[in-house]
Amino acid sequence: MVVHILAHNHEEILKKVKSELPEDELICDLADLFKVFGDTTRMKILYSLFESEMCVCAIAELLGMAQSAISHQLKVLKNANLVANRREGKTVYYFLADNHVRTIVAQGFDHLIEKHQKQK
Amino acid sequence: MVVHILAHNHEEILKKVKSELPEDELICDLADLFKVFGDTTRMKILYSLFESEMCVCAIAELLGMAQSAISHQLKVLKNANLVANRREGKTVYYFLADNHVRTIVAQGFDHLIEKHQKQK
DNA sequence: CATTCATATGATAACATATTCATACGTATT
DNA sequence: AATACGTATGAATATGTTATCATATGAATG
Repeated sequence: MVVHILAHNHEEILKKVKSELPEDELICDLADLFKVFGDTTRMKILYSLFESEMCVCAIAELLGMAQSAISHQLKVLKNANLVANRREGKTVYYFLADNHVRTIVAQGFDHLIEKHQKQK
Repeated sequence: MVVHILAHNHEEILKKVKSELPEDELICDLADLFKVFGDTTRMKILYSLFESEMCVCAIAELLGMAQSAISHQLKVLKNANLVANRREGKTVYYFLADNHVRTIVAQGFDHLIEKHQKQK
């Protein structure tokens, strides 16, 4: 008598993986963090701040965008704790909040490079 | 005679930062890569694959979503070289393409933790 | 205290994205 | 070759996101 193995019994894998999966909230927070890196304008802002702190209107000029757009994006970056700011008179200077930003971007960069090399 | 400094002369900063900014294409590619991490469903899939390779329908069952939705997202992950797959009969198994994925996610995780601790 | 400059914010419109449904494709089995 | 199963894909819808405009806020200055 032949014992038929069910084509798709995932029970064991599912049980194992399910037990190791982090809470939904953590996963959402992570996704939300990466979402912040996932926009060209914000990435440009971050790269700019790699070089130097900058005021809002300088960034706007650099990227050729409206000051308002930059302000909105800086708010997003600030909410994610990626940048911080300081006021000096009328001017507000933004700068990187910590070095994680560089590390995360650098990791992404490495991945791109590797991907690129594989495709040769 | 008092020399007035123009309130907002960014020329020097702009020149410096501009010269250091990577090409638009690189920045776009980077943003596009992080965009892939920036979705809860995809992040759940990645976390699942941390544990074990899985077939499409197992992931669908695990996440309680339609098989089609998972297929679509797996395609996005594959296009970004974050996952790869192998066929075994009718079944297609997906797995992490390399360890960058873990590293990138871990960096994001670290940032979240630090942010959380600062808020205490 | 009215004005100017720098920044922030709210509303809106244009665009992008994710999920589902329906269905097609590919593989194995009878 | 007909069927069943697992996966992929296209279209459509619902939902999010981004940039801009208009305008408000906040700080310095005459």
